[in-house]
Order: sequence, then structure tokens, then C-alpha cells
Amino acid sequence: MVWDMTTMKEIAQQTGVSVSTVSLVMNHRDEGRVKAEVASRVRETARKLGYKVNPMARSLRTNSTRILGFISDEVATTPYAGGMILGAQTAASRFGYMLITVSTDDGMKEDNEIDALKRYGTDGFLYAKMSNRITDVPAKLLDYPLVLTDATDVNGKVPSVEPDEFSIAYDATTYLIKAGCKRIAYVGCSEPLLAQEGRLAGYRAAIAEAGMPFDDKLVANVVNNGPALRAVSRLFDSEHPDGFFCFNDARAWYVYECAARRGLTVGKDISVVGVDNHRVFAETLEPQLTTVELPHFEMGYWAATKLISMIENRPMNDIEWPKTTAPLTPIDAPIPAKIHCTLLEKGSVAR
Amino acid sequence: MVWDMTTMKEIAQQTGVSVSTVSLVMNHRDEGRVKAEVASRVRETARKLGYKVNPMARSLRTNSTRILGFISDEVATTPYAGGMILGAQTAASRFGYMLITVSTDDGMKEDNEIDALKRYGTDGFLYAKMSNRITDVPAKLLDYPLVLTDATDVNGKVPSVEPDEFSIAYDATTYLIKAGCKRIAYVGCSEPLLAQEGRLAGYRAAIAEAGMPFDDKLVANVVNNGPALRAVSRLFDSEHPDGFFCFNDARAWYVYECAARRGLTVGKDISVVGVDNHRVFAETLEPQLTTVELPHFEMGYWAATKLISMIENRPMNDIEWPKTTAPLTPIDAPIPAKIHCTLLEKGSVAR
DNA sequence: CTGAAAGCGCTAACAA
DNA sequence: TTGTTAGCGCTTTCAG
Repeated sequence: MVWDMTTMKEIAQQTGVSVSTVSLVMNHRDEGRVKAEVASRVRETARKLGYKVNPMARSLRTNSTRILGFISDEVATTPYAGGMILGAQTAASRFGYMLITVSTDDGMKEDNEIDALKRYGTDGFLYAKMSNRITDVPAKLLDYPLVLTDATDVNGKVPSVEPDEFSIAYDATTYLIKAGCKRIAYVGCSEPLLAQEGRLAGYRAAIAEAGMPFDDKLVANVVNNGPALRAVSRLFDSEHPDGFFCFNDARAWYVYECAARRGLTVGKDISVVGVDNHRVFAETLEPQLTTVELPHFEMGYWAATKLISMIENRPMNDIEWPKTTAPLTPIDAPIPAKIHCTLLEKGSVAR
Repeated sequence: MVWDMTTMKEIAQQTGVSVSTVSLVMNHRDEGRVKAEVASRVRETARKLGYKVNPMARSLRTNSTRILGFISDEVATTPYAGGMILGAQTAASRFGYMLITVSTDDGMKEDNEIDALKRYGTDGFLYAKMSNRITDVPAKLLDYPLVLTDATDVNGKVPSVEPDEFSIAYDATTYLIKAGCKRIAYVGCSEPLLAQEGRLAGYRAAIAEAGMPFDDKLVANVVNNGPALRAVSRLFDSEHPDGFFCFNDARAWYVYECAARRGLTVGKDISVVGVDNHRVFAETLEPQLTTVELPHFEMGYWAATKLISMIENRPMNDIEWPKTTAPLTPIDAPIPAKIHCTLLEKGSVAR
């Protein structure tokens, strides 16, 4: 600590009271225990001296540091982590907490990092994945307050915050229908992600609700690279869709590539709604692509808020929803849907 | 703290020595002060009991927490922060430090966050930008050990770690030349970024070294969206380049789009080397695009290492370079160049 | 070589 | 209503 902080002792001396009195006042536990006049004198000197509590010293007594541990994989390999971290940090900061972020992508051994975090007195953990997966939570975490973020506990015990995948696709598809599309393709992901299930269901529901037939020839679940591009090419040539729901940026790119090769213009000849962070498209395109943004910020925010409510053992009722992060770029209005984010309270955890 | 850690007291009791002796041993300050036999007995019980020092308690005495503060903007809006955070965390963890990450993009007031970090006893700061800019460092940071990451101090006083932009473009261009390209375009950025200067210089140097004339009609500095796309279109039609150096993913996308519209295939009819994280292209394309990856991980790693060396006041000589994060996807070999990263030691800082 | 004692800044039980 | 005391886990003189 380079900077010298003023201590309670100093306040006590300046005010002519004891340290315990100062402690009571600074912790707002003075109601009916310290004379109001004394209390306000204490507060005044504290203000004058710019007193800030020393969390380290406090934690030595209270076993509570107001530090949250944020554990995630892939922070370096996906662009999503940032939003989640920012959301979590925003909530943390709002309640006077700090976030220690550790990621386990590299050589970092997860258990070691967890141990280190525990040594630093972390009050609870956020365990994040970069896309919703059934997750086997590390045992080392289970005896702490814990919230999963964009992940689902394999045992359904640990509370989690997840995106509402169904609504994402439902809203996007409805948007395409309202735009007048008649043959709407679903360009999805053939890996077994939770998002894939939910979104395909949302797509089907929207189609059905509009009285349109479901045609599985319009569904192309692909992985990547050449095979994906060829699958989307076939979709273009045999089905001639006029609307595309795309699982993410990468899938949307196949559609763009195929359209360009056929002299079709997105936003004129075909319509595309893509899910995701739309970073590349936001920078490259005229606003032709309608995007549903995944609520990473919100998930982080809510997960942290939930975690704090567990740590402090108090309800979250009065906590308002944060304003959503603004889209990077103006988007072809109207935006397909409000961004949903489901907060699942599946149970609580041993303390 | 939920978990009960074993304390020095317990070790002392079990071993039948005093706490001070244990402290001496656990801190490797026992040389010539504690009998070797006793020391090893202490170490043995410590091992048996799984002793880990309590950093909070220690910091109360030592004023050193082994916590590093990582401050950056835009963690949520760029995909780069993750790599830098991971690099910094990897280095930190290697030396027994922890990273507290705060980002200042949202409503977070930077000075408040810095104060909070200081209260938590942060030993020093990493101040990061998401692309190298001349940076006016917050005054609140100047009395602490401090390293800039992907940023340059406006006063040239604060040490910084930056990417070697010149070499990036030099290597990429040389790669295109060796591949047989005769008319190599530079698709750059018209915003005044440090990267732009350095890379254009690297491009020119490579061109010159190959005895090729520099033709500024081959240089297209663009911003984004429609105007950018049209500028690249003009470049295609009037200059017919056969090789492209692209400032980043977004610029590379314009080249792809234009190529597709003209029936040209990247990797066959034209060659492209793009700088950046190539996340989208890695997932979407066959390996046609050669990529120079920006050393975000390395910058984070080195900046943290440098910072620790400042905090502990010891040289960095014996510290080896980390293995670079693996590319997401196999890349058209040979990779254009090793990734350079310059470590600038511009001076030291008041403690 | 080793241990007793003091104290880092704070909180909490208890006396006064 | 307030102060005294003890102690969180650790480091650091200072005696022995």
C-alpha cells in the first residue's frame, strides 16, 4: 500500500472518542448505541479526513472481503467474456464489491485458481461458460455461495442465469415473418448446444404461430468452413429462402458469401436476422443485418446481483434491471425484440 | 471465508515451536536463523496440514497484498481484452499474484474504481487500452508502480508494452511478396491510430526492400460500412491488386465481399493477409486467409511481469517468454512471421 | 538459534 | 451511551 489511508484510530483521536465508537458509526450500527451528536461529529471528521475502510483489516475479523471470484474459461478465445465481466463488475461495484477474474483457458489449473481465490477471502463465486452448457461444477466451489452464468448445473441444484434462447429465435423469426418473408431458413449449429435446441424450438413456434408449415429442408445445421459454406449454398439453390435466421455471426457470414456469389443483396433480395455480438457485421456492413444481441452484460450483472443477495442473505426484489448495453451501431429498426434473459432460481447452496 | 484454512499457529503447536519460527521458515528467511532440522520439521507439518498463507493477514503487516489492478476500457466492446487479461493473469499467477480487473467502459467512474482498487491494497497497476494510443494516464495512478499495456504515455515516462506494428506489416507484406504477388494493396484505417503509422511504414519497407515501387494508389485507408466497401471496390477495379494486406478482420471482409462479387477466390486468384484476432475468419473460411495475430496475450503477460519486477524491485532477465496462445484453427502455413512484441522500458516511477 | 511480545486496522463482547 | 479488552493471522523487533 503506497498511499496512506486514514484509520479509525485517527478519527477517534481527532474526535476524542474511542475506536469502537468510530467503528459503530462507520458501520451504521450506531442507532440507539451512540449519541446522535457524537455520531455526527465522527462522521464529520471521517469525511474531512477522507476515511475509507480498509477491507483487508476488516476481513480479518469478519471473514468477509466483499470480493467476488469470477471464474470462466475461454476469456481469451471468445469475444463474449468482456460483456459478462463488465456486467458482473458493474453490479459488484454497485454493492461495494470487487471482482477478481480468473480464467482457466490456458495452462491454469482450475482447482489451483479456486484455492488462490479462496485464500484471498472471496465471499462467493461466479462460474461462467461462454455458451450455455450442462456443466459439472467443480466440487471445490460447492461449499461457497455460487451462481452459474450462461451455464446450467448438471444436477440442477446451483442457481444460474441463462439467456432465453427460445425467445431469441422466436422474436427473430417473427420479425422476419412480419417483414414479409415466406420461406424462412434456419441456419443453425450442428453441435449439441443448449442454445441450438432452444432456438430451433423458438423458430418452429414462430413459424407455427404464423400458420406457416415447418419444412425441415429449410433447416441447415452446420459446423464451419467449407462444409458449412457448401451446405448453405445447397440451401440457397434448392430451397430459395427469402429469410434467414442465423445462429451467429459466422453462420450469417455464409449467407452473405452465398448471396454475394449469386448477385443477391441482403436487405433487398433476402432478409437476414443474426444472433450474436455482431461485432464484425456492425463494422463492415450497412445496416442490413438485424441482430439479436446476446445478453452477456445482463447475465453478468444479474448473476453477480444474485450472488450478492445470497452472500448477504437478502432478497433481490427491489433491485432494478440495468439499462442494456447500447448496440454498437444503429440497427435497422425496429429491433426484433427486447432482449430476454431468464433468471433461474433453482435452489440454494450450503454455506 | 467459508473454508477454514490452517494457520501458522496450528503448525506451531503441532511442531512444538513458536509462531515466529514458523513464519521465518514459511518465508524462507530461516537461513542461519533456524536450525535446519527444526525448519524441515516445520515444513513437513505445513505440508501435511496443507498450509497456505493468508494474504489478507499478511498484508496487514507488510502493506503488500500481491494483488495487481488491471484497468481497461472497452473490455465489453472489443474481443481483445480477454487475451490481455489472460496473459496478465497467467504472469500474475506464475509469481503468486492475483489480478483484480476493472473496466471503465460503462458508467464506472475511473477515479472511483482506482480508489477502490487502492483500498484493496493493490500493489500496482496495469493500465490497458484496446489499441495503442497516446494516453494521458490518470494522475491517481502515478504514485504507484504502473505499466501501460497497448498504450503509450503522453509524457513518455511510464513504461509500456506495445505491439511491434512495423514488423507486423513488414512480415505480412514480405510474405505476400514471397508468395509471388506483384501488386500488393494496403487496406488500412483512416483513423489516426499509432498502429496505422507503424504498419504503413512496415508495408513500405517490405515493398522497397523487394525493389518494388511504392504506389499510393494501392493504399486504401478506410473507415467502415458502405464508404469503405466502395473504396475497396474501386481499388479492385482500377488497380487489380493480386495481394492484400488488411489492417484487420473488418477490412479483410471488404476484400472478401468484393472478391466474391467479381468471381474471384481468395487463396487462388488473390492473396490476403489480415492482421487481427481472425475470430470470424477462423470459423468461417477454409484456410485461405493468412493472419498475423496481435500479441494481446503476450502484452498482458509481459506487462504484468514487468509490473511485478517493479513492485519487487528486481530484474526481469531470467524470465522466459511464454508460449504464444495457439491459433484457433490451422493456418495456411507458413505463418508469415513470428509475432513481435516490443517491450519498452521508458523509465521508472516514483514509489 | 528460538520465543515472547507488540502491533497492522478493524470488529465484537463485555464492562462501566 | 461509551470505552476497554481481546483477537483475527501474520511479521518483526528484541531478549534470551
